[in-house]
Amino acid sequence: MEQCILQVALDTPLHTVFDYCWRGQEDETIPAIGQLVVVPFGRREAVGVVVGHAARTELSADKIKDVLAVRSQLPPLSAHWLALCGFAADYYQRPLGEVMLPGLPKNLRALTTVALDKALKALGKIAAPPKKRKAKAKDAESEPAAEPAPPADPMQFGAAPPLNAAQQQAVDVIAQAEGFAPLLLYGVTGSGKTEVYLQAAAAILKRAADATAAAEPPAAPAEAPAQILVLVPEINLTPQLEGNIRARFPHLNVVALHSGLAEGERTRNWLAAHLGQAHIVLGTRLAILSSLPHLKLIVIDEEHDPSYKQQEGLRYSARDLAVWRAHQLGIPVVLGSATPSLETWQHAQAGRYRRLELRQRAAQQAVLPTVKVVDMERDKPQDGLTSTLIGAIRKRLENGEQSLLFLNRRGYAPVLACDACGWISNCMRCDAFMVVHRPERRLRCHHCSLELHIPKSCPTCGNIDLQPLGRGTQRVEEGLHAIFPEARVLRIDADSTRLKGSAQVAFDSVHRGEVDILIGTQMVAKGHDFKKLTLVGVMNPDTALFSHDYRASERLFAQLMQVAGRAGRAGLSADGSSGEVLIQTRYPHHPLYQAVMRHDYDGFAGTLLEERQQACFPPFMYQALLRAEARELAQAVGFLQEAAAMLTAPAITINAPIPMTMMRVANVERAQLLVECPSRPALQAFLREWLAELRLVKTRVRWSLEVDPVDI
DNA sequence: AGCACGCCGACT
DNA sequence: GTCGGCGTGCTC
Repeated sequence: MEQCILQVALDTPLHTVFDYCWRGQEDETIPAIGQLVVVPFGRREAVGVVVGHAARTELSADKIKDVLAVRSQLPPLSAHWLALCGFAADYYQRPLGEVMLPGLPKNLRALTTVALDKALKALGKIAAPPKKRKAKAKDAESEPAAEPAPPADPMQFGAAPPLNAAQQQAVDVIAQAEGFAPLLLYGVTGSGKTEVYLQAAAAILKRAADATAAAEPPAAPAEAPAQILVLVPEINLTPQLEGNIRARFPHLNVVALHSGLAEGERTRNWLAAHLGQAHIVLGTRLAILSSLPHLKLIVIDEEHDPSYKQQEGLRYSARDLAVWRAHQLGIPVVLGSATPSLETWQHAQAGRYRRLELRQRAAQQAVLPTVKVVDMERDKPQDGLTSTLIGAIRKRLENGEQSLLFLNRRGYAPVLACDACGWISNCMRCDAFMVVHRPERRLRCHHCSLELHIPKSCPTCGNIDLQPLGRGTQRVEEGLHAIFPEARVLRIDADSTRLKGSAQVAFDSVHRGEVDILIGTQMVAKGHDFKKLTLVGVMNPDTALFSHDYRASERLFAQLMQVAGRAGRAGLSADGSSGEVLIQTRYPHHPLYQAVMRHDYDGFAGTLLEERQQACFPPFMYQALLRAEARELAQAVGFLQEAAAMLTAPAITINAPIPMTMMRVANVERAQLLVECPSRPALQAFLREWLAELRLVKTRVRWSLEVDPVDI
């Protein structure tokens, strides 16, 4: 009988792995590293990952429990995947199990294997062309071995449009890259980045298939050992990309991985990737932690997008992990953007990333939209709309074209106020205003779940006449109905698309031309090509200009460029003009707007980088943020002070604890402490030592560390 | 984090 | 007399 100690990673906040005893029959082999196992843990049972073998353990024998079961139907996770999780755990200072397990589909972590076995069975039947899947599933008798007529050549791809010279060069560089190659694909919206991804992917898949065919013994083409991971910010907002990929690779297995999938599908897709069956995985940030044994290329579309940063639990950056993963595998990673993050831009400027540039819009007639600013001091707005913008919308209505109004503020009005006594709709649990939601007749706090009816009179003085201040999408929608009673107006924001699938319905109706004026938040800025859209109006983005968050202008610039890119993607307007973008502002001469008008990311990024360097901000400084929460602010600050005094190191700056921007959320007081260092390795070394000590502190304060924070 | 055990207030 | 409050302690 074989016996050994298995080191198992479990999803618990404890920073250790757990030793279990494995006893097998003679014919059983020791569970491999990377295998999933079921173990008793406290009074419950849990699924964990074997991360090590040992002959003996430090722990006393009476504490060691036996492994209950091994998920031997599932091939072990690869050494590469374990290394990726190990790196993330180390870098973000989280326990290994907390990195490995939450990313696995729930069905793999379940104590019963019914769902897992069902998913595996379904996958055994779809090795052949995916189209036949449903028909074959009914044919329950046929075993996977019984293959019918030879399948279509999987490397036969859909028709690809011709590339311009810059696109072709980018494809060549990606496809011919040897070893690790971080590549910034820098191209304005509409310059054809997607086509570059598709053709580079095609080249890499084909080359891998040819290599397999030439190998001895030749492998079946359907099992071509190449997988490509394409990351997108939010999959629901880019359904066109998924359609394009499927159309281009009709005989390859393309799967999606994102949080919106049903558990069954999520499990099947994850397994298809893990088993090497899926050739192309299209996913959101969580897909970066999936198992891809034959990964040959990673693409990160819109790499600057903030949604690549997970903002709870393990606060990882999918973009940074993607670069690490590509480095470890020695493969190319393509970072695509019209407005790269300053981190990426700085890497490119320093020559660490190679820059591939697409300067022109790919469609022949499509030219960059004309961007103008509208001075709101001179052209006083009515219902938030200046006469210039109203005139421009009217012209589109007359031409039968579409207009898009962008306002990054949902609800009717951001605050309700009483003129008589000065009362304002503060949330009683948070340091925030409660937002007026007119259709629901409610006040809603966007930071906690609190909702109240809109009061009929002022709660303090009884005044009947309460005024909504400011403007959200709902109020603009109302104003548009008043100004253009004949126009078909549609609002798209998080409130109007709460129901699953309703966003898709809304976007489809815009595509079908059933909408004249679209009003929306950043949801409408991404991904969609509206053929008849020739005007974009930006309502009033000025608040971001004077934000205390030093990243606000970087984000605003990217957002404006992105939403501007919605205008005139298909070609010229009816009267022969290009797409038009009107930005309403009180600061028409602000350098940010001037740069947007010139489509000058280059120059603007240069200015921002200079400022960042002088102010010692990222990417010239590496940061970590220690956050503390308690019922009393003094407790949280006290803990941070204690932490700050605990350890010093050269080149490490520990700033004074400060209460957080939104000090109180849901009646919990919060404060934070920023640690800075110009060297990433030095910061990492410090954090390791510091956190080890901090974990020993006995406190009732809840605290957490975030490495590379984005919201400070 | 869960999930227990453990010792003090208001209910059938 | 019990139900249940959440304080503190453990998980190989």
